[in-house]
Amino acid sequence: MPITFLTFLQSHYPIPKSDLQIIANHLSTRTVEAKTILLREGATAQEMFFICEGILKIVTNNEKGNAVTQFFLKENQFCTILDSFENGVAAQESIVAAIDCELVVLQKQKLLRLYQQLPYLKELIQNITRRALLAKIAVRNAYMGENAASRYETFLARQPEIALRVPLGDVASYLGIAQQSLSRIRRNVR
Amino acid sequence: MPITFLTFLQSHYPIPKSDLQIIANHLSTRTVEAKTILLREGATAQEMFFICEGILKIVTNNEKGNAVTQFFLKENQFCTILDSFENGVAAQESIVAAIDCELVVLQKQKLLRLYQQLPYLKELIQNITRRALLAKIAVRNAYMGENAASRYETFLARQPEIALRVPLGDVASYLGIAQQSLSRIRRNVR
DNA sequence: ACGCTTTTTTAACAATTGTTAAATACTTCC
DNA sequence: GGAAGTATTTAACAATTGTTAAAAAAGCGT
Repeated sequence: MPITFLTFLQSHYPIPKSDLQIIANHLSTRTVEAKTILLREGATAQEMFFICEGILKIVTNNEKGNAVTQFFLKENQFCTILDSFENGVAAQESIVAAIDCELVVLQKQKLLRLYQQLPYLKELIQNITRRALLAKIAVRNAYMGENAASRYETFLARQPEIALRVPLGDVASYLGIAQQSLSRIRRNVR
Repeated sequence: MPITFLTFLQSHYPIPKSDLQIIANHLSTRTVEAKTILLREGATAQEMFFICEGILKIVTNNEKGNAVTQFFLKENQFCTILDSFENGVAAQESIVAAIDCELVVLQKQKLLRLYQQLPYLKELIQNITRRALLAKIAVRNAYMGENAASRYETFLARQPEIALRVPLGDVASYLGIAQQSLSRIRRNVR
């Protein structure tokens, strides 16, 4: 499983062969099934995940107490609560497996040691993470200007790998639509 | 006007007095009135703004061609299109003055030179920028789970300095509501 | 294959929001 | 102070979405 991770890194940056083993030594792996809570809101993130297989979701409770799915993360993406992981504060969001997942786990302490040994990794991972974040925001913002039906169409067109693999309830939560309404919208699309 | 900026920086980090003049030498200022376009979608961001007075908005056109206000930035906040500014690519969003503004302008070339002279500034500014971004995302995400009326209430409660100062149409665009609907919602609140 | 659980679909009705069009209020500039 | 432009409000009606409740379908373990 770590091989997926190393291959991914190599596709972004030419990593010396001799470094690969060092990196591998700082990784662990974890297989979880759908609905597993990987980080609970209020706790402090001590790990960063890399998704080899599956989909994770980031969930919050808003002012009204409704659970809102903020983002989905899929294969070859990193996932953590950045603010909590970097600044050691309590996370305001939870990380939950939307479907069964195979993950590479980067523990904070190990990752920091790894960054010291291979400083280029720090910039590399942080860059990847930040870019992914910016991309997600852009998408999210675009939804605001659309009605429920368009939001679903857009989501389906842009991220079918996610839209078609997670439970409908999760999609509804992500798009800010009641599950029943989304079901109806879907019927009228065909 | 640059004094506002320097004071702001000092409140985040103890800046040696001798450095203040160096920083000041790399700044310029600009006063613009409402609706001025500071960066047009498609262009490349060459400047970062610091808002001394006023409110800027970041605007996009989504798939359906509707203009959507993504974020507002107010006094003591930085504003640029990060992806474009840092990676030299075309911006997908425009920066527009929502009301009259007084700005400190950080030109990319000058800023890079400044970073070389005072390396701590780079981390400082990037940290501030990134945190602000994370905070904005959290708010934005929370809206997804609420209906139009709650979104307005939440926005009003959390950011009255913005909600009460920009035109209603901008608020409506930001919250993803038709202006007429927002007007009606507002009437029913009182 | 059966029962149990979870997910998805339906339906009727209520509530919210969008749309169109027009009136009113507010600014700004001469 | 009045004209011209901009911003906000109203209203009636249409369309969309939420809500409640129940049925159907799909997945899971034994």
